[in-house]
Amino acid sequence: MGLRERKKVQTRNALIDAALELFLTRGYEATTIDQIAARVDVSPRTFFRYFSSKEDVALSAPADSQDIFLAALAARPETESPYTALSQAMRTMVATLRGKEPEDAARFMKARQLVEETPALLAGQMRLLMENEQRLVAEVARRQGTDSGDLLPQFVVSVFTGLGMICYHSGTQGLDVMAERLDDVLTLADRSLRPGWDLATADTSPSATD
Amino acid sequence: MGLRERKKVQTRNALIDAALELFLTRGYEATTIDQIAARVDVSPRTFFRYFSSKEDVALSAPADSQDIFLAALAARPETESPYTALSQAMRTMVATLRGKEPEDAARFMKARQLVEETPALLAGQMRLLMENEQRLVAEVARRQGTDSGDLLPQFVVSVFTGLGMICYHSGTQGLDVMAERLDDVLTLADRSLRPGWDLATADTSPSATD
DNA sequence: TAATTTATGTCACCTCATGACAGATGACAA
DNA sequence: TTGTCATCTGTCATGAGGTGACATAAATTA
Repeated sequence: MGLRERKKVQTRNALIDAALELFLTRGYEATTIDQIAARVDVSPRTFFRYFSSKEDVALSAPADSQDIFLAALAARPETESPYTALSQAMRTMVATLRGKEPEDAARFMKARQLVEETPALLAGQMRLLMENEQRLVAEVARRQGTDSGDLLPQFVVSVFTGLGMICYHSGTQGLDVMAERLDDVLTLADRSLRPGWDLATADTSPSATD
Repeated sequence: MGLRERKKVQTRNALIDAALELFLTRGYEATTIDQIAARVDVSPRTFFRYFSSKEDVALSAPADSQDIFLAALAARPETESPYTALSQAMRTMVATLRGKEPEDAARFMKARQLVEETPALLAGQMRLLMENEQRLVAEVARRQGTDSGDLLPQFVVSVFTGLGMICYHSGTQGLDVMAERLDDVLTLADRSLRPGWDLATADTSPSATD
């Protein structure tokens, strides 16, 4: 890895840290790009060469965690049912986060806290989730052997996304708490959902029951 | 109702219609406030006296539909279980929308289509949803007789929000399709969820099973 | 060292959004 | 009808977010 690339990573991390620091102390809206850039000693223009927007820098850590989740899901064995694969991937994500450098973990926690207290960022994070949602639906449909346009995969992903949101919401208090909460939520889900609910059955068309 | 108020309503609707029209033809980002204001023959400054932002005007119709839902939920009898109340309120909302003036319905549909094809607005709509989420959780907790911080009400609302998203997603093709989709989704939910899943039981604390 | 690539800074520009103030217009009472 | 008052509106000025163009400085490669 050359000097050039190392410097880029360094600048990028410095921008993220400076931004999170300012956002958390002065507030997200009250902080300007100029202030962030000034703290890292780069021009404001350079900021936008690293991040496409103010929101982008704030959500870079959450976006990373999403990527981790996607990767974990892809690594789950084909034999697992959709919901099992999703929830195991979630556990893997939390574990991966906990295994990271303290520096990275701190960034993640700061971003979590910031997002929680900033409605605009909460919305942005939801957008990130929704952008992945279609990929998730496609993956679930593949595992179920059904079509992506079918209702069931959408339903499964939708339920799971909801679970993820609840965990994420509790992540403010640290990754340990988040891991516990994940267990609780999954337990609750097991108790609420019928066995095999996430698997396609012979009669997929709804019309007979009512 | 005086002339002044009538004019205000008129201007407001004109701004919404002009905005939706331009957004749908030229795209959301490509359309400027100046263009919207010019089409209605008001100053750009006046636009911001009716709407707090560009997003606000685009999401005014969705925001209205949310209000309808909240009102419908409040009107549900106390005896209904949380999930039943939520889903019936949803049905009421769709029915209310279908019963509106064609002009209003058209606005709603245009907004739906616009939101669907504009990621930034998708995020905004999610924000609207999340703003209500806490109220929903509180309402469900009240009906369950549990605490608002408890996991179950959050879970119920989360699942339901997911269902709502699926319906909403299909609302692009018209309110009739959306009503059908709602039925399908609720049927699927009934098939997937255990009876009484949305009611608090004696043993709420998870620890025994695993 | 010379040539090439690439990151950065500077400058200009546009759009979104807000505050301040003056003028126009509807509301209302005499 | 007229005068007063409240309110809506337009104009102006300002600041922040975001982008394109171009020159410069630095790192890579030969």
